[in-house]
Amino acid sequence: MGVVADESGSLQGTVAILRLAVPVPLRRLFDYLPPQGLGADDLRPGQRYLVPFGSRDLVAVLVEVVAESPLAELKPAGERIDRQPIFDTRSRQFLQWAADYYQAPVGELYAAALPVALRKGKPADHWAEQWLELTTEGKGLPETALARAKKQQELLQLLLKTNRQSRTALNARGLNAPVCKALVERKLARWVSGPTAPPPLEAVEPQPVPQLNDEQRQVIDAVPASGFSASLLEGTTGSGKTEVYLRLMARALNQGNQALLLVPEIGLTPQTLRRIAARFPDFRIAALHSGLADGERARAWLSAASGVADIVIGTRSAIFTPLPRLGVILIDEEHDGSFKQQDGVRYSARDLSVVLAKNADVPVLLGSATPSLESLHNALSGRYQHLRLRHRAGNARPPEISVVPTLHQPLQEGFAPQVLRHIGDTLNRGEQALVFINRRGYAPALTCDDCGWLADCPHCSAKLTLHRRSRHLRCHHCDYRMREVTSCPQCHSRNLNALGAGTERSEDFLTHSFRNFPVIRVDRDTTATKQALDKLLEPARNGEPCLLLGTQMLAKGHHLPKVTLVVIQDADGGLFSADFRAPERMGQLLEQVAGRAGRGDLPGHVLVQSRYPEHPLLQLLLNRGYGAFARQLMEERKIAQLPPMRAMALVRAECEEPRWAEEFLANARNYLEALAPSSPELQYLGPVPALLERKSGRYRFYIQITADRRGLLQQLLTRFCQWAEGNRNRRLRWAVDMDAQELS
DNA sequence: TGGGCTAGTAAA
DNA sequence: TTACTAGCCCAT
Repeated sequence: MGVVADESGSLQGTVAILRLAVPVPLRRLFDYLPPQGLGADDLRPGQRYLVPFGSRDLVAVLVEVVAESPLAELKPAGERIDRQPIFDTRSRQFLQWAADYYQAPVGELYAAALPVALRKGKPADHWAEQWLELTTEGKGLPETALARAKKQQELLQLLLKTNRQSRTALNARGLNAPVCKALVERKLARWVSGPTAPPPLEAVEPQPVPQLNDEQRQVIDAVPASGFSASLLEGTTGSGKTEVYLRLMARALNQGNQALLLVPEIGLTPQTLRRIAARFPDFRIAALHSGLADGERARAWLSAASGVADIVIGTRSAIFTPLPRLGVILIDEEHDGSFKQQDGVRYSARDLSVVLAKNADVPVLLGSATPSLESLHNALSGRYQHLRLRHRAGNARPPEISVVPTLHQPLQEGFAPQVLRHIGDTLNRGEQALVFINRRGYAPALTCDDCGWLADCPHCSAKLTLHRRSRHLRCHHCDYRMREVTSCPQCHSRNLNALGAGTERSEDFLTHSFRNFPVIRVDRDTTATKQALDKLLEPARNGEPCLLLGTQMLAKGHHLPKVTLVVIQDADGGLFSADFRAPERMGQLLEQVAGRAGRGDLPGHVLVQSRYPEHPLLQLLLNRGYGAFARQLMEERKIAQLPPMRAMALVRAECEEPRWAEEFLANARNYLEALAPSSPELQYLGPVPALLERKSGRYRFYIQITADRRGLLQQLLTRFCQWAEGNRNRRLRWAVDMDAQELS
């Protein structure tokens, strides 16, 4: 062991040192000697190694092989896990770029990129697959051969078209062992061992390809077929954005490339997958989402990384999957907050998608009916190509929107009489109504009418929500829960009062008011699994008259042609928040919910309840639509010098002892201002308490830094991280949140 | 005197 | 982050 030096004292050319990304929160790489018995030729960046780290063994990724190390004593790495690298050069560069940009430890980014099973060190060949491929003899046969054996002919035709098929995919198509065996025995095909195949999806009938309208065709033609380009597709709900995605995917697939589709967490439903599988029956689809078991996820990831999967559909973290044949990136509902990771490495998959497209020299399309101000700014300033779909596809017309003032009205459980009348009329006509309430549970607060006691969360600066179905009081921020109380814990009075209404309470009321129709409640409490949501919505898809009631889950992407009335129970939430992004989010949500109305042949109607019907932002949104609303917000951001006009980062700190967090940030600000004093180009705010000041027992503060150049902000934060790493209190957690989305 | 706790620090 | 060590208190 040890570094071998020649007589002149310089290192011999044959010495190799491994520089590895180790999954620890330290912003550097670690050097090791090669494992026993491995020479320089065996070492390839992108492989995983099991390395001794302190007293533990960790799974690390080889980033580079170097000739010397600044350290005199190095430990040898343990076992080499992969012979073939599982990260290609491009994805390693991409991960390094992301680590630099988000000020994150590169080892943590590699860990975030890997599915759990691979992170734990399971060898990739554990999921090696048997593939059936044609022999020379088999390849020479015409499609019409084997006409007397139907199943065998089907198999032959499939193999002629696709070269080879995995055992699991064949089984999923009903081409099972005896059929394959028959071809193998005739020496027309043979089994070979090969890379992992994606887990098979549920079989679906291939669907005919719909006609494009002129607008859609123009959009597709405007996206270059190859080379880097970034485009924003601003398309009204129901205007056929998905069809544009499918066509762009098809184009990449036909060029022999892979297509990556990122969707919000809530959007990756079995319905979405079925639609894509039905369109591309001959391509291999890998779906990456949180609902998968560890093994399935590893299979999907490996099939993408080895280039076997043609289509990769995934949520946020799928952006880090290596894709050797990447040809196009599509981001659906690009405004959705779930593309930004809120803890750990706080990356934005949407923003990274543009960087990845640039690195891979491929087109990226960001689509939304309600684009984020960030993307809209990029489009209006010419950084992105701005594409639009203004018309609803088919016969669907835009819905009619009216505001229902709720002040000085005899409300019943939060609903104005005319709203209830409209719901009744809709159901009686045999149509469906959708009621949107962005609040789970029965009531958002429980109070004592005698002594004023209020059910607070003991760990957060928040009230407990009453969940009457499960007889609990719950904190929606830390998941603290206690039994429902029937008398006041303070004065023992039984005069407890549930204030406000959530989905459970409205469900009770609406079920009672419209006895002849089913009321379907859709929120996180009724849809523990993705399948549950699909199942719950089934009666609605069948077209029976029913009343749908739920949280923002209902706002996203469901195509329910029989919904003709949408009620937004309370539109005021976003108008007066301290978070400067609250109005943007409110506008997006309202537009998306309203977009559920009138997607079929029947005209749609939207009723928006508000205490402030004259509020200028609300008026703008309702009268002139999200586009005009967003452009107005952009003007306000310009005046306030806020994103997207300027780059912004937060330095966050949280601690059980509020004084320490505040003090740490005060010191941080002093340090930063000594490096770069505030100026018109660079501004500091804080430390200020986070909007939810106390969460899970910790007090939270932040400093907000805005700059007119990203580079300046980044340089500054790199220095800050070096300072903070050597300057910390064990009880205090700190983090840099580049391009922060939430001030909570 | 040793167990148990905390603060500090190293990790290649 | 984890895991270890040194130093300290305090009960035995």
